[in-house]
Amino acid sequence: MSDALIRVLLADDQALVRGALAALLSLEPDLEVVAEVGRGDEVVDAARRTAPDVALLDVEMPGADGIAATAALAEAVPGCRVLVVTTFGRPGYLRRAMEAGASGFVVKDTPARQLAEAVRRVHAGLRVVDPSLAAETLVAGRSPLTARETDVLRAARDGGTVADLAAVVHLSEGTVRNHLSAAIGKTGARTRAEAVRIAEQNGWL
Amino acid sequence: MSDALIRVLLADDQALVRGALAALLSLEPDLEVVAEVGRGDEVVDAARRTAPDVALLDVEMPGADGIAATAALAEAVPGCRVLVVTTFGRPGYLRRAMEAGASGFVVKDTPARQLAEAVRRVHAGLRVVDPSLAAETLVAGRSPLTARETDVLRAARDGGTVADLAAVVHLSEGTVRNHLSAAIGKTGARTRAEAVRIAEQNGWL
DNA sequence: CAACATCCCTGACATTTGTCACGGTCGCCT
DNA sequence: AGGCGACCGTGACAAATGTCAGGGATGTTG
Repeated sequence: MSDALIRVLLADDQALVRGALAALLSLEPDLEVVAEVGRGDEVVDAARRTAPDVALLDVEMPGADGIAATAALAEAVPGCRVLVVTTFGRPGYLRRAMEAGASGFVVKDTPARQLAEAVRRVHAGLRVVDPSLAAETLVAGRSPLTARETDVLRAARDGGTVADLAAVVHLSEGTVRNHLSAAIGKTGARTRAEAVRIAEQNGWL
Repeated sequence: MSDALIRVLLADDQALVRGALAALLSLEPDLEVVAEVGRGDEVVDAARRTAPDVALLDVEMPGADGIAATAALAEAVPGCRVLVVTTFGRPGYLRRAMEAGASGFVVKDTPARQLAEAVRRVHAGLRVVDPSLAAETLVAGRSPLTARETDVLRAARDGGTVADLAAVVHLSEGTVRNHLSAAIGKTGARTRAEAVRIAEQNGWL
């Protein structure tokens, strides 16, 4: 049992990166890539079919993001541990990933040789977390934004006018302005656009 | 001469992706990764030292972006062909990369097995361009923004107020508003933030 | 139940923003 | 020289934005 191959599922929307990661992991004699998917909503199906030991999930994916896929996978295939990989070291991502049931969190800045080791640790039941990112997460704290404020701010990302946002979120125009004002205050920003940027950097959207 | 290994230089700021790409290319018997760098301003030095046949450059990099690195490399090491790889299929990126002297342009959505083939084609003197992206580039055309409009819009990315922008760009507040207004009109946007988003999506910043 | 927090909305206000018309400078091309 | 376009600035105006002080509805907690 201890000398069995570790079965790995790979999820990343960029085909080139996905294939490259597969090549990288296949160099390790004790790892075996048993599935590759490019969308978040294909993770659970593939995991059911291939019964992987570890799932390597990117956060930015179409269909369902890595956080949602983590939660779904933890419920549907509890025997499969999750290692989340992401481009951006947003503090909120780490927190939400761990709360969703992930066992590890790695940013794409980490040296390539450490990835296989991270997979092994996760498979062994250990937790793998980027230390500097963990520190950031503690100081950043959880999102101060309320649910509606998050909705409104998320809708404001593409730069529409207040009337547009109101139509999207199904709220009054004045209410939208109030939520925006609150979000601006809580983020310490001085403009709607700045509030969006700050919230995005912290992974609050 | 024809059976010699193709020497490849790899430039990507994400260490994990860089290492994974190296693993992927090393699977090919006729390719050899001779250098890996994580910053745009290290490309020329590494190329001088290792004399690669093909340089694989990411666009998003600290130090100097892939476009600037392409131009510098084309001048300093003319024997080395450049294949640009990027996450975002911004039309302007493709145009500027080709104008800077790149021989190929690939987005990270392309299947992994095609990368090695792209490297071989570039090495053989052919041009490699994502077809759908090439079409987009034709319809999008070159940036309609004037130099100052680009400056102002670039400064507006982090969401500051007009006074902030004026301080950064060293212009009058009214002039900044004029440039913003012009940029909004040219991009077809209805808000400053939307103009920023559109310009960014087209690679005009 | 009462206190509390969150959400939604209203209306009004000062500020900021986007637009327009105008004049002036500079460099480039015919 | 003259015309052209890009650049900088001014001033003024309507519209959008951000802020504030309220009120009502709901759910939670002591």
